[in-house]
Amino acid sequence: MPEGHTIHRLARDHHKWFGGSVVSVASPQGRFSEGADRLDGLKFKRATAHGKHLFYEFVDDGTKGLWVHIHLGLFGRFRKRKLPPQTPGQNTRMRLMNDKRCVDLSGPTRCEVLTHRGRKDVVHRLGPDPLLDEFDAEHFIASLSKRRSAIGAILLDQSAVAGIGNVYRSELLFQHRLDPFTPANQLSEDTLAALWDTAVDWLHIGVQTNRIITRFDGGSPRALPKRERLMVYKKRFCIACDEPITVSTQRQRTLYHCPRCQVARV
DNA sequence: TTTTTATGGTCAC
DNA sequence: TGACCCTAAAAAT
Repeated sequence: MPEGHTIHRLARDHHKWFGGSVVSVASPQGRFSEGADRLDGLKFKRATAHGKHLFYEFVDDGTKGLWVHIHLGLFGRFRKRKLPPQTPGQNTRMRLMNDKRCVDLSGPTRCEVLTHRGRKDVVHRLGPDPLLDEFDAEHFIASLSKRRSAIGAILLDQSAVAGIGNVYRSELLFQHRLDPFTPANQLSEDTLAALWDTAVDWLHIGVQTNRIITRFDGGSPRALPKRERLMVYKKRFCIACDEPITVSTQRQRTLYHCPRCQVARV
């Protein structure tokens, strides 16, 4: 589930459900007890997202800031619970609740309390986020023009672009018929700009629909059957030329690409 | 029933 | 490069 669109959607939903309200925070699992004890009963100010990082700001009397930082990693997941909720399961890291809503978080890579400074440190390590900086293609282009690593590797590097994950990577490369192993600095500004624009479009659609969709045959994206929402990720044959899709590993993640359509180019 | 896989990331060597 | 963290569901047996 979690690429950037998921996190931004969570921020949007959680802000709507909890923003401005007094919340109860608990850690049934115990691994976030310290944070939960500190936040329980405070006012939830807002939820924001940057790349794959979710942040909650709480109202606090000090000046250092009071934030929760959540990173879902590969397994992290939020589940909505109806009120009144049942006793949480053993793996519930955090339960967040007010008088109208309840969500349970399980399996995150990170769930921690941070100060303003701590949050800034996290965000500072991230590159531009197509969902936050959509008009900042320049920044992305300038950064990638300097990098010699393969474009397929760079798309997963959160310090280059924040929010793109393994599915969007393969799909973006296919959309632009790029060989994943082309060094980024060999790509033209036009190509990089086109990549960025596609990322902006797709991620917005992802937030809107709460799913990854990269294939559109007219009509509303949501109408497409699940199997037809992607072009190359986990496909066996190329939708354009019928050639078998190559499955490989790049930056420790499974990469799907068409060896015939995706050729190196500028 | 067991094993593998997954839309992620960090750290040590 | 590999070990490891975390959870759940799909796939293999």
